[in-house]
Amino acid sequence: MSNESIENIVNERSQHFLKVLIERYIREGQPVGSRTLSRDSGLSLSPATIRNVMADLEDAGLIISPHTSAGRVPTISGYRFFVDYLISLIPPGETELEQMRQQLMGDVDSKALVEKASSALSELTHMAGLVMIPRHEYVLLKQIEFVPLSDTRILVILVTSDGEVQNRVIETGRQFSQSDLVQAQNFLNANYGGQKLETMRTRIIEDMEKTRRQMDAVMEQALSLAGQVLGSDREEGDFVLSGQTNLMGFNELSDLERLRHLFDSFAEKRQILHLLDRCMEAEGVQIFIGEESGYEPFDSCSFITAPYQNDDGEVAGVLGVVGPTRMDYNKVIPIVDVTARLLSNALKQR
Amino acid sequence: MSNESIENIVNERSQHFLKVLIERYIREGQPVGSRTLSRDSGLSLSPATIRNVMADLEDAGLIISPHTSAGRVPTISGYRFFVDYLISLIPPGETELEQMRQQLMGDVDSKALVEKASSALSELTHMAGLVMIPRHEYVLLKQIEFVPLSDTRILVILVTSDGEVQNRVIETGRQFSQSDLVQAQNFLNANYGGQKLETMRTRIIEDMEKTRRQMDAVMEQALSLAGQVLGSDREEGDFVLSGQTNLMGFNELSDLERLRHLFDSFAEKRQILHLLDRCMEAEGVQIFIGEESGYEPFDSCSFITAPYQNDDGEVAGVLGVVGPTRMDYNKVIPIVDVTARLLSNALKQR
DNA sequence: ATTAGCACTCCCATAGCTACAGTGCTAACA
DNA sequence: TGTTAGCACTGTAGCTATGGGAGTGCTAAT
Repeated sequence: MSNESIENIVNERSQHFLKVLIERYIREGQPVGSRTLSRDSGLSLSPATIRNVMADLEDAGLIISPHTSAGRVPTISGYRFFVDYLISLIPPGETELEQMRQQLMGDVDSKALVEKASSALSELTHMAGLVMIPRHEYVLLKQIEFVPLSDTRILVILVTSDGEVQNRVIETGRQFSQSDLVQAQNFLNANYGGQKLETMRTRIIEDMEKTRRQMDAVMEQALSLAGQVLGSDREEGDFVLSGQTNLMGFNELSDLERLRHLFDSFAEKRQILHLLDRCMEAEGVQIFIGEESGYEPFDSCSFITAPYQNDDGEVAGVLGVVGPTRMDYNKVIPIVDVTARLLSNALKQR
Repeated sequence: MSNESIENIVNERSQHFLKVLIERYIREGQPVGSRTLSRDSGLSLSPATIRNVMADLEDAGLIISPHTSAGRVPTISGYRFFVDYLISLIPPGETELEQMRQQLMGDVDSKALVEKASSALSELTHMAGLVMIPRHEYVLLKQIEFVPLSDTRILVILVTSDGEVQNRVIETGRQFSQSDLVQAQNFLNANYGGQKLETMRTRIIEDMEKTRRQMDAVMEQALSLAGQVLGSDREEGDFVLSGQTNLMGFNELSDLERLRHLFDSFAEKRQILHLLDRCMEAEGVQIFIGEESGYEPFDSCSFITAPYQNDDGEVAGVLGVVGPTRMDYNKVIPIVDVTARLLSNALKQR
């Protein structure tokens, strides 16, 4: 049953009640009964009437009651409908904005920025903040250095345009003299400096093809080394997590078994990384509610994510927040949105 | 009351009972009563007799009973006495050793080794593993590189003898030409290559003094840059933590409030780092039981730590394990000891 | 010095009970 | 036809009483 059809089945008044119910439930954390809903709704209808409406909403799968004599709580679909059609976003207050700006200013390096952003997210939302380490594929090569470690092992240092340093050890299989390395280094700096690492990889393969005909020894060596470096560029990404202990405060997650499972998934990183990767393409805030994420440990969690850009305006990574499905979407969504913008700006102004 | 005096007060037979009681309690996690102790002790004494002994041990502050009709559990002093005088260490089995050796072999970089060691610790002990990132003060300079970022900002890359790369940005306050930098770089590499970063700092200060008389422009520039780099070398250390979720399984820590406090302390790192720093000087395994650590969040935890050495035999850092005070000291102490040795070896053989 | 016996204490699991909140249904009402 | 009052019903949370069990300390006997 798609959302459109639900929208048709559930009339406008019911939607209003759904909205009030969800907002109340998010605030109080208790199942909402017909009497409270009648009081909160603004309309003057008796609890009995509300009960009929609630029965309809339950039939539509938007709310459910934990047991006979409890009120109702939203289902995943309920939250989804709320977020898609009913939500009234609350932009962050000026004090919060100021706090965030201050944290994300200053000419600190990008690693520090990312950590600041993550802890800002967790502090403002009282949940766990999550920021992906910027992907370096979109970053320009500033300089490349070779440092011999042993006969056949070479330490390669890549300095990128954002002032970050990446280094990796390559196993060459043969010996290179000091001057070989210097020449190769110079050649690469001269020919590939200022290019994206991402495009370098493909260009180097092309150039190796050409070189095979021209047979310049220096070029060939340099290219073969560079090929190895970039070939080993299978970094699968990483992220920074802050305030995970905030999640222990929510009683919907307070089951130790569940919590442990959750924390293990954070530590293992794989699933989170998949999820964040999926959000790279989205152009704005993206929301996964409960099982929508597709990973069982996060069944009772929601993710709010947004991509952020690096200095040349390309998507560099994703940041976001994890919390229980009962989270204050009204406030959290704008916070994530704003943080992504601020982080993008901070990365630009360096 | 010092341990010696306790030792005198509590006679040998009592000590035997203390040992059996603690081992039983560590195994079962339940307060141990006189009847069980009588059965477990090996000696054929009636529960009534044991009760007298237990009363003595309680008077000596070594055990305590949670309430009148429960058995006894060890106090901090009890554990301490056990660890100091009564323990029979159980060396790790061959399979465990093999597993550990395999994990810590291979020419991976030191960061990876540290992570492997940490996760090995947590897996073998079923508690949280803790490995300090090697301190680079004791490490040799292999090469230094200057990369200009903007007019006055320079990226300095230090390649150290262990194949690690450290980089930091310095704000020079004045402009350096490309050739200035190359000259400075060459000068430093020629004069300080192969030295310890730690001793470099002091030597450079001396040399700056001398230079002031000789007034060689290149030397002066180079030294001033190097001075800045090493001056900013206030890295306060870091550590890798694995398997912290293992701690959620112990019911003495299963109180959510306490657990949260604990996890927050892990995330904040400061206290842990202080503690690990304190263990740097110790020559072997060091043990903190309960409040002995001096940090309130770890009141119901114990730490077992051991320093490890880097390639030139100097203490590079500390590793260890955190768990509830009721941990299997018999097994855990040797595991920590062995892991430290294996990590030292792995760092040596590169 | 060791032990049996005994009264005592505290914990814990169980069961029963009540109060409560909220439901669904029915019938009456505008 | 939509709304409402009334009512019987249901599941939960909290309270109390109760009995069994484990273990203690003390005393007196061996």
